[in-house]
Amino acid sequence: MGTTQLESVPEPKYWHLKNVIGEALDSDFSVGEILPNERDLAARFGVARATLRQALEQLELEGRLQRRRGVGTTVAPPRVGVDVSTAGQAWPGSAQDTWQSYDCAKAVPPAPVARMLGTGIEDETYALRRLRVSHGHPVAAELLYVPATSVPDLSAIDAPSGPSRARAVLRELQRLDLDGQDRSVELGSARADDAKELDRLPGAPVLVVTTRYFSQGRTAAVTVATYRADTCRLTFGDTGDVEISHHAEERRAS
Amino acid sequence: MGTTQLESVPEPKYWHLKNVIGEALDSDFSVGEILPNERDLAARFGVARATLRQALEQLELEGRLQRRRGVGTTVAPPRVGVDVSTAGQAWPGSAQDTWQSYDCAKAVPPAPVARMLGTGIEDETYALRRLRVSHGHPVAAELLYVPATSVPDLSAIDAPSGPSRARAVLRELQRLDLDGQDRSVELGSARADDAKELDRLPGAPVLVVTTRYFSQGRTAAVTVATYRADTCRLTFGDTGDVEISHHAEERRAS
DNA sequence: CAGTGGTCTAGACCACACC
DNA sequence: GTGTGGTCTAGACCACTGA
Repeated sequence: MGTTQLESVPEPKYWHLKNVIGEALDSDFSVGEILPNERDLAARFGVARATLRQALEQLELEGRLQRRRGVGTTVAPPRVGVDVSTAGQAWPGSAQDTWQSYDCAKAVPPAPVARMLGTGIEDETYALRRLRVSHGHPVAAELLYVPATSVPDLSAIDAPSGPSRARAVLRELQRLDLDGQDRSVELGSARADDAKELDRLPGAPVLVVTTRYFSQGRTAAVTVATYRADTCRLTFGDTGDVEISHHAEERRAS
Repeated sequence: MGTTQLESVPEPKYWHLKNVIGEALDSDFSVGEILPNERDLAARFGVARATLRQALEQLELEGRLQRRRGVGTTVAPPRVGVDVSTAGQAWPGSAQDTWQSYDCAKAVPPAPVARMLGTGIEDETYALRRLRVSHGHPVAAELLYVPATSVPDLSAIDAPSGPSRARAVLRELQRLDLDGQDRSVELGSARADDAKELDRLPGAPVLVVTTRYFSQGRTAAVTVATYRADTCRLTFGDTGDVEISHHAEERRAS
C-alpha cells in the first residue's frame, strides 16, 4: 500500500490481501506463531470473512500457513523436501525405504491404473497400502497395485490379509528383474481415505506421483502415491557423480 | 443420489456435489462439451451458487473441467504429459529443447533463488524469460537466473536487452561443463506475469519446477519453471535402457 | 463451556467474450 | 446489448479443539 497508484484494472481484494499478509508473515511473524482469528482479521482489513478466507486459502496452498479447525491459523514451517528420485532404485519395499506398509487386500484397480497394467476388470490384483513418514509426520499415502500374474509364486492363502500378506507380496516382487521405471507428477485432491491418513480434510490439494515398474517388457506394478502438497517439496536428486560443495546453501535470508 | 442413506456424519454438500457431477462427466458428457451455466446448475441441485462453485473449483483443480470467464464451463481434455526428465540432459537452450526464449534483463533474483546461487543482493544476475509450448498451447513459463560470474566472457553490451541478449547468455552457458543438476517440484500459485503468459488468472494453481545447474563445484544457474497444474502432468522418463512394448497403453476405458 | 475454522446462503455487482 | 464466470458481502449455523 502507498506505493500503488489507482489501478485502471484493479486487482482483486483477496489478491491484494494475500500479498499484504504474506509480507507481514515475512517481517512480523515467526514459524509456529498463531495469527488472529479470521473474524478479527477480516474486521481489521475491512473485508468480509469470505474474502479474507480466500486470501488465507491461497497462502495455505503456497505452504505459508497452516489452518486447523478448532485451533487456529499458524505460520507454517518451510516445506520439507522429500526425495522421490529413482536413481539406483529398486522395487518398492527393498532395503530401508521410507515407507511402512500396513495392509494388503485384493481389489480392482481404478480404470486408469488398470489401463497402465494392461489388466481386465476381472483380473486379480493386490492393493497394498503404505504410508511414508518424515520427521514424525505422515507426508504421503500410497497404493501399490500388483497383478496376481506378477507374483505367481505367492501361495494363495499364504497370509489371509493385512500386513503379513503385504510383506509376502513385496518379497515376491523383489525376485523379479526390474527393467526400469517411469514416473509422473500431477496435482490432485485427496480422497477421503488418503486425507484421513494425512491428517487433512477431504479434497485437500495433493501431489500425485504415479510410478510404473517394468519387468520383462510389461508393467509389473504401479504405485499411486499422494503427497501433501502444502507441506512437501518433491526432490529429484539427478546430480551426476559430482559432489557439490556446501557453499551458501545454509545461509538465512534476513 | 438415491443410493446414499441419511448420513450420521454428513459429508459436505460441495463434496457430494463434486462426486455427483464428476460421475455425470464420465457418463453423460464428452470432452469439450459445455455445461449449463452456474446459476442453472445451482438451481438444479438446490444449492447456493457459492456451494456449486466450490464443487466446480475442485473439479477444475483435478483437471476435469475448464472454466473461462465470459464463455462458460467445458469438459477438459485429459492432461497432457510434459517431459521434465533430466536424462542425457544439458544446459537450457541446447539443441532442440521445447522452450522459446524471448527476453532477458538484469535483475535481482528473489531471496530463495539468491540463496541457491550463493549470490549477494548486489551481484549482477541475468534473468531470462522463456515459454514452453506444447500442442499449440503454452504450458509453462520459466525464469532462468544466471549470475554474471557464470558467463564472464559475455561482453557487457553485447546486446542491449531482449531476445538477442537471451541467445548470447544461453550460448555462453553451453561452453561450461555441466557437472550435474538437481530438481524439485512443488505446488504454487501463479504470479500475475506468469498467469498472463499461461492464459490463466493470477493465483491459479501451478507446479513449480526448480532446477539447479552445477558447474565446477558451484551452482552456475537456476531455473524456476511454473507449469499449469490444471492441464499438465509432469513426466520423468527414468526408464533404464529397456524398450517397453506397447501393450494396453492406448485402450479406452469406454 | 467458549473459541476456532469449515460450510452454506441469497443476494449484489464487476469483467469479460461474443453477437 | 446479453450471458458467462469472478468477486464480494453480511449474515447464519456446524464441527471440532481444548480448557
